[in-house]
Amino acid sequence: MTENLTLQMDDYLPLRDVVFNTLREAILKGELKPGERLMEMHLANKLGVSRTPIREAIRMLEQEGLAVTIPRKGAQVAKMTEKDLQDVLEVRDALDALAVVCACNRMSDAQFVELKEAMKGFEDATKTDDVRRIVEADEAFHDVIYAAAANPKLENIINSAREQMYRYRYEYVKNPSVYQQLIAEHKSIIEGFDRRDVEFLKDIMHTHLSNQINAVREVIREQK
Amino acid sequence: MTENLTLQMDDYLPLRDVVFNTLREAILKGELKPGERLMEMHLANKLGVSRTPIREAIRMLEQEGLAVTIPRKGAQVAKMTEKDLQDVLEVRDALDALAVVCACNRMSDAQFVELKEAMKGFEDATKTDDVRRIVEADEAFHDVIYAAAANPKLENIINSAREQMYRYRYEYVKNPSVYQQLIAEHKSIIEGFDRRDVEFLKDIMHTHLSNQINAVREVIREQK
DNA sequence: TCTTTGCATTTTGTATTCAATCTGCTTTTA
DNA sequence: TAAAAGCAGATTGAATACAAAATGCAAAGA
Repeated sequence: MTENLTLQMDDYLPLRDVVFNTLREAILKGELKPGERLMEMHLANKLGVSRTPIREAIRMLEQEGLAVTIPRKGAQVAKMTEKDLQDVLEVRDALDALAVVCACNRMSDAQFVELKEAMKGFEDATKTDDVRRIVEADEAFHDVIYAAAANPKLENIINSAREQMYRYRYEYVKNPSVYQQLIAEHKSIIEGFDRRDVEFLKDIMHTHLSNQINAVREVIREQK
Repeated sequence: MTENLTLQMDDYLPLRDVVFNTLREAILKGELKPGERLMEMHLANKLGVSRTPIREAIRMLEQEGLAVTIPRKGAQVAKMTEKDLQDVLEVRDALDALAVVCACNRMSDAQFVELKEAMKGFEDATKTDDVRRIVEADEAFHDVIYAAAANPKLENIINSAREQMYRYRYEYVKNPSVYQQLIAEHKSIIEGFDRRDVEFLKDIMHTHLSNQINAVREVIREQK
């Protein structure tokens, strides 16, 4: 349920954007669960704004694939079927392959240093029990690669694909037995960039992604 | 059972969606040009609705990448730089490759027939001077392939990428000298599906797409 | 018992209103 | 003259008001 949704007022950011970010975060963190209704009045009261910015935020969530609205019935947090997840992963697989190829050709020395630091940050994070921190460290690692690909359109599209599955991924990351494997894969990725070995990189990224699918599949199955 | 449940479904489509479709079409057809301001009052008067559905439609266009809004200054039709176009094409190249691989594995016999018919439809269209019809026939041909890929998420993402460049593509298609080449390429694609030759298909799709880039690049250059 | 109907309530769709901000122009002032 | 200040109109941001549709439930009818 929607117990403690609060707005953080970044001054001068239109309310619709503040609301959008708030709802987006809530959906990704699982505070708003798939299938949960997004009732305008309810959200407006909760967030202390009128319905107008709520409605605009919902339109944005809709286009991002995080919400679905049925005309005259209202919006709800998007549910994903197993098929949907498979579809998204298929797309991410292709896009990650592209990203890694681009990044391999375009990564600067500074960015390579950044990547190694992000790798270290992830390793440190796994030593804590803070799942949120671990997830964020993993995202940060991949963000460096996407940034190095120097293709903002690609980055956008990958992010939207990532978003759609992240709320199902928490469960996967909660299991500490996978940390060592993740660390090893990240290390391989760094090695691949060091050698500028595109084929190796595409391969390891594919493995890296595939490992998540079964875990996430479990979560989705439980959803029923 | 009652028979005509869907009498005038358009009456049931919320105005925001009608406005969204209208503006989207106008942008893709070039009636609203890149950089042109989208003023709420102006559009509201023009379309005979209030500002509310206009604002919601603009939020949707924004997420689709067709409009850009600066807070407190308003929205405008998104401009694309040469770099943006290159970036989108890079992404489409990867996604089309994926689509063609999926389609190759999953295409039904009925869909293959459909593809051949779409091919014929395109060939016929090129015999007219109706650029709009030619463009639509080309899109229809590719739609069959995307549908055969049986991955709605992929289809969505490809469509959004296509949209972003279509308004720059009209100029390319206006030049009749490219028709024969397009027809030949479409024939090759059909041949590839017939042989189920994935590598050949990926290659021809890449060529098919690359041919567009220089023409579109010209158009963008003129935009300045 | 199982529909059907009517009605009150909730919720969404759209318009309108009011407030804040931006823009361009004119006036002031150093 | 050039920069700053001030002001009016235009435009966006957000709240409120009103209309239309969906929902749930209880009573009526078969």
